[in-house]
Amino acid sequence: MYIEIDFNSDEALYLQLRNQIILGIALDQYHEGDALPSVRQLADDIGINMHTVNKAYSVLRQDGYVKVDRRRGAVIAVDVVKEEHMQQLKAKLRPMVMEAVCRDISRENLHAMIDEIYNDYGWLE
Amino acid sequence: MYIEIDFNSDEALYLQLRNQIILGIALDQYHEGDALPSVRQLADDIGINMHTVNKAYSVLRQDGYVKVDRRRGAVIAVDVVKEEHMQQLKAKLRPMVMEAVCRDISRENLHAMIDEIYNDYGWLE
Amino acid sequence: MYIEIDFNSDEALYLQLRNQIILGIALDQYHEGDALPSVRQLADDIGINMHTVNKAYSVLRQDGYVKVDRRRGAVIAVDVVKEEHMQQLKAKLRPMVMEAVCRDISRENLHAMIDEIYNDYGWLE
Amino acid sequence: MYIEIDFNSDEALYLQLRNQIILGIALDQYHEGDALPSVRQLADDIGINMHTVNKAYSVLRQDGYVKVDRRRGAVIAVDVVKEEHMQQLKAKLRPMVMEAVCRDISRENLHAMIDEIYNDYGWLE
DNA sequence: GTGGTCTAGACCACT
DNA sequence: GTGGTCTAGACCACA
Repeated sequence: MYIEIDFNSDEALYLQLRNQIILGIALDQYHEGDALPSVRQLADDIGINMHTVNKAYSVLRQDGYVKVDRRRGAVIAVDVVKEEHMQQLKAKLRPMVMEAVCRDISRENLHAMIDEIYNDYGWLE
Repeated sequence: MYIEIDFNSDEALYLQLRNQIILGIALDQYHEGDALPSVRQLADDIGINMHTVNKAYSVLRQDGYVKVDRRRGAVIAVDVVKEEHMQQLKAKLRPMVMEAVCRDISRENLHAMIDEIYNDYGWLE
Repeated sequence: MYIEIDFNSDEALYLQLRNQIILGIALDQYHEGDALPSVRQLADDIGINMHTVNKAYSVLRQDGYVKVDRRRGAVIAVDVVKEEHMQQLKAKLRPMVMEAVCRDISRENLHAMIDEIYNDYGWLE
Repeated sequence: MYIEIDFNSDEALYLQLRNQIILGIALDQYHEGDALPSVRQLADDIGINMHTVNKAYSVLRQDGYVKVDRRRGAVIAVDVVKEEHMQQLKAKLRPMVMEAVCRDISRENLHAMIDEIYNDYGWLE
């Protein structure tokens, strides 16, 4: 379990944690059905408060990345309701496209940036 | 001046305002050198606090979209320091790509979504 | 013995178990004097902790649905102290009526919903 | 604003608060668009912690009874998506019907109990 | 041992 | 002044 938190970042800790776990799922380090560590254990491991971890888990649950199994705690369970999530993603993408347009960053540049990110993780072949 | 603010959104008002103004620049509704409305007037128009408008203008200045002129107030002045901004944009894009990968939304889908956004504003061809 | 437990529900497992057993009594699957399975066996069958089954049985005893027999374990024995239970039921019903009123769900609708539930089990005529 | 909390109840404080506010809406004491008190003020008024009030407000938001206006805080705004809520209500009602059946409380009795509750608030003519 | 609930106090972003 | 976030510590219900 390699979670890296930047305490100097202006991004909320629970959001960093959320994103790190999503990264872990994307990288196939956590698999469907795996149980996440208990809030106390993970909090100790990364040196933050239990409640902050709890909040991250809650958000992940609301966003459809984990389910709570009352026996095993938080368990990876990714919803795949494509259409709904694609609209959300598009909504998040929109302001970035606007920034790009303002800066004269072309559509091709944006495509290339996405490909670069894929490449960073070796996902382009 | 068509600014739409969603008071029920979980996005901060000043960020919504910032993004709306960036949208306006991208849509060529505001041009280089145009003066934005005064803080007080815009606040009254939208029905939000002066401080909130002020904060939005400050952020726009820090992000290099406007300059503050003693006499004319905030004036559109977009920096074009491409490389630096591209890195920022890529950093913002990364967590979205992760979410997409988790949801089995393909790279091609992401490209298509960006194209769709361009298309929404008639920028393709 | 068909007990269905939803491990992802936000309802406590022991309460789900309690309700399932009460459902069984209502459906006449368990009759006055029948012995429930042993704590250990039921726990294994459902895949939950022994303590959880124990708790469910305790609550059923307190609520007057089973008695505990030294030799036979938990035995169905339904109290019929109508008036007291009716007050409890009414107390539980009250917040639901409030929710219904807020949602503009009429009194007739509530009656109909209860009838529907009776109908689901073929109890109407 | 008359909120009554029972500190000896085994019901969670935030749920009691939630239900009291729903009661207030049902009783037409709070109207669509009214702003609820700030979490700090209400917490002081009823002598509980700010975070507990916050949790109650969060649940009310998730359940579609209030919306958060970033200017005015929590505002009464009742969703009226009848069908969905009717299913939820029916699901909550089901175990109560089962208890009634076990106790030999008739369908007519249940109807009468609901009418009694309506009557308690003078809603039956 | 685990999560859920509650309390308390603090800082900061936002309005 | 308000809510959002984070920390900390405690108790209890649950498993």
